[in-house]
Amino acid sequence: MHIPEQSHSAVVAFIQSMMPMPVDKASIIAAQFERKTLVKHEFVLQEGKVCNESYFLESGYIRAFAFDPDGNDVTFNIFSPPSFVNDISSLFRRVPTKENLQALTECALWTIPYERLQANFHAMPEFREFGRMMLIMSNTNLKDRMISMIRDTAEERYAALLHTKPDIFQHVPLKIIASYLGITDTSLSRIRREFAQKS
Amino acid sequence: MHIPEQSHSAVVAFIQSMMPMPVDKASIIAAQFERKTLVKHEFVLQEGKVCNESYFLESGYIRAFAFDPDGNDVTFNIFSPPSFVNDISSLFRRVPTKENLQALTECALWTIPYERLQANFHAMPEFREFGRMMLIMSNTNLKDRMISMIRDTAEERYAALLHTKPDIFQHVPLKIIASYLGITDTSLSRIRREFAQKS
DNA sequence: GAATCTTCTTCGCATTTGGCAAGAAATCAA
DNA sequence: TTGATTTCTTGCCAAATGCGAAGAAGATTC
Repeated sequence: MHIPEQSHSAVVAFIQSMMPMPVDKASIIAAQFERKTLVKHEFVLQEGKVCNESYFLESGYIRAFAFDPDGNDVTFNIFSPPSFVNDISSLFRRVPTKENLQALTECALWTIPYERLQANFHAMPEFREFGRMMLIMSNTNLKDRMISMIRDTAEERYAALLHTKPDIFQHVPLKIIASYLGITDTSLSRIRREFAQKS
Repeated sequence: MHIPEQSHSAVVAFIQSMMPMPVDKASIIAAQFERKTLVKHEFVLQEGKVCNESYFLESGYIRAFAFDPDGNDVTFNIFSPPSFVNDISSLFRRVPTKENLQALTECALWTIPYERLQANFHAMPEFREFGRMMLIMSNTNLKDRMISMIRDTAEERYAALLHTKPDIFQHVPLKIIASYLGITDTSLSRIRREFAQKS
């Protein structure tokens, strides 16, 4: 797959969708990001290191995972474009991360280093507000997912994912999706079979 | 139970623990909060309303819950003092909340209305940084809990809660704790029996 | 193209969890 | 105190999930 060079337009559009503002303001923010590409399986962040960059994912798929005490790998997030990919805790608290960020496919990213992020937060109120909205939206998403883990059955979570992010089923192995849903690949396979019969 | 009138000192101490700063700065922030008490079962926030206040819980216990499609009530958070109690999504995005916040015991709160919060964010950099840290910590906590839901067994989650927040078992019905752990009260009862035998 | 590796499904069985109901124990209210 | 309500535990059985292993299908590498 070939990833063409592109302008910052995807970044601008996403910033505006998260935090409505004039296009010129959004462009100034977007211009602070630099383009980067990843090959399949490349790591963006590794356990134990302090996260020094914020990322915007323009194309491709990335997962966040860690190892449990038995050495099994547990995926707790799958990022699909367009979205921001951040380890908020490590990035802003400057502590070593507990997670690995790995490209599941070839990816196109836009990155901004921590220092520049901070400098812009202080210098530009719009940038600061945008950063705040990033935190708020991350919070909203995490809470919604946690409520779903408590309240919904595995099949309901599968159906919801199929509805909200159908594209990941084309690009991400089911084993990883199963882990993200909090079940084994065996169980997901069963759920898919029964789900297909109902429809 | 009698809740004595108190100074802002608990608020000051908690702000400093979250975001290190000189005591005089923390005091200025804390002074913006007003004291409020709740009787048992009183609601702080109800589904459908926009959350207009941020709360600091000085004493007592509060739960966040919602109803699932079958009308069952699902508790997804239990707040124990000292801590901030916020519906970040509703408060900062100004959208109707999906959750109910209810006092499980008599409570002492410190509250600050949304407008004053915003005004202070703009006027005081320290207040703004404190608010940012609130968002970041909430994020960290939510993610840790979500990872635990994926990775850990119900018994492991129970053991972790017993270790990190033993006090809630003295003040919160097991039925609610079970819901928070993502299991039924029946299952929690079994886990407790088996857990006690091991120890 | 052939060999290798990964992914996905399926099977059988054990374990965990849920749902319902009953009853004991504790708490609350009059 | 007394009666009513809530909380907690337990038993029984059904459903959901995990585990290990095996094999088919697909993808990757050389």
